[in-house]
Amino acid sequence: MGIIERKEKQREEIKKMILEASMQLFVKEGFENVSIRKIADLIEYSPTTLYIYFKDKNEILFHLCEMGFERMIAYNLSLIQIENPIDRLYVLGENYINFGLENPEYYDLMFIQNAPMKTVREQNVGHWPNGDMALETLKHIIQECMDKTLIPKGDVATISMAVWAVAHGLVSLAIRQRLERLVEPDKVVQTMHDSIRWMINTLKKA
Amino acid sequence: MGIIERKEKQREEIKKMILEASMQLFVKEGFENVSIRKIADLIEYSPTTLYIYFKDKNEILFHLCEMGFERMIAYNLSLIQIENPIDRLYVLGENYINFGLENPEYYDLMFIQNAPMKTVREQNVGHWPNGDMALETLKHIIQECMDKTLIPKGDVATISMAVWAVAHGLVSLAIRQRLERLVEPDKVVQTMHDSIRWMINTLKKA
DNA sequence: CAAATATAATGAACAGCGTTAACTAATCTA
DNA sequence: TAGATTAGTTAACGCTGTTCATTATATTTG
Repeated sequence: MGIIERKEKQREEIKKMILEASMQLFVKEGFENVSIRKIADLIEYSPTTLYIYFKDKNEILFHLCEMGFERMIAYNLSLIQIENPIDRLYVLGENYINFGLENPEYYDLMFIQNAPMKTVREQNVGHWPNGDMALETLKHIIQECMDKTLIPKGDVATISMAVWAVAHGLVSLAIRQRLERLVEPDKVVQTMHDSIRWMINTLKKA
Repeated sequence: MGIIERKEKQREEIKKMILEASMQLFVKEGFENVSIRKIADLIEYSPTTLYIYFKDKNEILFHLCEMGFERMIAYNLSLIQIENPIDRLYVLGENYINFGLENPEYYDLMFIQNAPMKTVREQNVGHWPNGDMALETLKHIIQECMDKTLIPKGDVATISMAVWAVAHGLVSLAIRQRLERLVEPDKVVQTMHDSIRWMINTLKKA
């Protein structure tokens, strides 16, 4: 019976409408201005309707978060062309910082806010496809660097964690305006790039 | 005239009452449960009264943030006894992670939330005594390490930023439950410590 | 085809939030 | 003692996420 199929399709379409309206609000007015009521207003439904299609606000934010990861993946499309894994690591770091600075709202949702992880945890076995994939990419590059003895051997998880931590530390401190206390405001971005490069340089020489 | 002096003292005492009630709520029920109304309830005043003593909620959070820094300073009292600056750096890193994991709510306020920085920016020339002091400590240690050629020479701000970024990255990813995607949950804390040690080791060898 | 059922959508409400304006009560000054 | 200053309160505004009971609209069954 094609009727229930069509119904399912309609459901998916309304879900899409809701998410697109959320994203529109999100990019235009920022994370704090995404409210159930404003989304409902935009698509001209009542606020209660959203709860027919999503469990709660966290679930909507989770999907916005996934969109953020897709956006981030777009930043890294050129990576595959780079043969030398350590060069790939440099570019990955640069891209990470650029993505964070250019999309602070998305970055916030993806790596700082609690809300999306609440949904991840509630889901079956905590499925977080895009998030996990990004981490695998990093681990893979580190592993390749070690295999080709471009960096000293060591525990991949430990080193990956440290590298991710530098990048995330820089971006999250920057978008929360903490780095301006360390260097003059107009030098923050430059110093961030210097930092991540210095980090990988150091790693290479060690 | 001692009368206006006594008034000032009373004002200060009520301010203290408000902050202590806030802190009590903060440590017992967490950041999200600190509301103007709950604080007012606790000290048996009306919510509007708080606005006589503080400009807004951000200003209260700023003071809680300062209390957090004092707590953090207590973690580092033993540092002055350590002669070798690189050993001091190791311990500073360990302390930073321990502080963050043991006081996630304070850490959040100090380094993640926007609210306290809003007050800092509104204040005259953005005074943030405790925050700035902590950063000076770090820069000073790095400088000392370079002076004694324990680590390669370089730009102090750049290196300080990188070191802070690793530490902050680890703690903030941990308290936002992102590290569980990289290593098994029960290994997160151990790997964090490994990471920061590995980072300083690498820096030493470079 | 009509009655019963399932689904979609809504209005009203709950309980909370930060904040402000207008007002009362208490205290200090002239 | 009258007037001015200060402390504190009540009531309200405009938000927030979320739920319950109700209506309207399809779809399925007798």
